[in-house]
Amino acid sequence: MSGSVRVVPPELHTAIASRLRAVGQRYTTNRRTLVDVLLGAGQPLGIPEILGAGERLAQSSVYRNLAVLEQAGAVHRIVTGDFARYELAEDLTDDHHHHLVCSVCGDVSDFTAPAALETSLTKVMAKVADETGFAPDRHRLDLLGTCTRCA
Amino acid sequence: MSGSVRVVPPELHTAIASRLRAVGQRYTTNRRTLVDVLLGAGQPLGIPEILGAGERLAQSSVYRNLAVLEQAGAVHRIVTGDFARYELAEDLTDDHHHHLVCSVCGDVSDFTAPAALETSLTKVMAKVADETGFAPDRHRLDLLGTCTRCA
DNA sequence: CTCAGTGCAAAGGATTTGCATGCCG
DNA sequence: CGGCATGCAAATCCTTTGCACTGAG
Repeated sequence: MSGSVRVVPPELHTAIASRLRAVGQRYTTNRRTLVDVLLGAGQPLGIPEILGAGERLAQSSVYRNLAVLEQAGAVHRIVTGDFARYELAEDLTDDHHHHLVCSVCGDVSDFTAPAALETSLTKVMAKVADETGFAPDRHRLDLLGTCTRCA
Repeated sequence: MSGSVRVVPPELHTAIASRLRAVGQRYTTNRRTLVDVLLGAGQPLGIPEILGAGERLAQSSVYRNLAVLEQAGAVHRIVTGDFARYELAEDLTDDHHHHLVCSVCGDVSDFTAPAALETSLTKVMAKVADETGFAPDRHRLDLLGTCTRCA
């Protein structure tokens, strides 16, 4: 839906392979397939959608491989409603963004926030770290509401 | 932990009763008990914690009533890790805040963001609504990282 | 040959639901 | 009285795990 620019796949695969190696994991065919499916979607996908992508993947392997990919920092797991959704880690796609979560159908789509807001957020993270001792890695900003279809 | 000021319980209960009525639900004893437990916690609670609050509540009723309360907009459901946590809707407690989510232990605590940031967020919501057609109700900002205990 | 990855089926755990009972309106 | 809320137990649903098999190094 967003048609945004993304990193060229070759580079992407290399980057992922390297992250996997860093946690002692291989970049297998199934894992590459998963990455391709997620890349092609341009939107966070749930397991049913991934399985339905016509790629002959075993459900258990999908779960297992997504866990491995997440641990390697290659994908992010988004839990919002009844089940989890997955998307490529944004630092891999050079596409930092946030989520529009529909409270009605549970659908999740992406949107990009103004740079100024991101800057403020970064400052807030530093401030919080300083004041509370909590060590923030990243932030997550979601807008909850009603999507066009469910309006 | 935050010791922040909250709305006086009497008012709170009235407000909740009214929201429940708006969706055709009653404010029963169990529901009131749930609200009290959440109010007393000052932090999002999971079902085990709610059940352990020494209030003799049936697990199924807790789930059912939290669902009702959420539908009435009296509590918010926070899904982050393996299970959900609940807290009073912030517009009831006049205590708009955000979450510090520990990636290690899953614990969730609250923090308040600078007013300037909230203002920016509100503007962004308006902008998104205008540009995408998505109708945002509220925003959710979480900082993910490592809490003091897990550091 | 060895060890990690895969698939299938069964297990697990949080959450939901069916049904009989109790209580409020 | 009548209908909704409650509790208990059984059922569901997403997710994880056990185990035997396959494939890459």
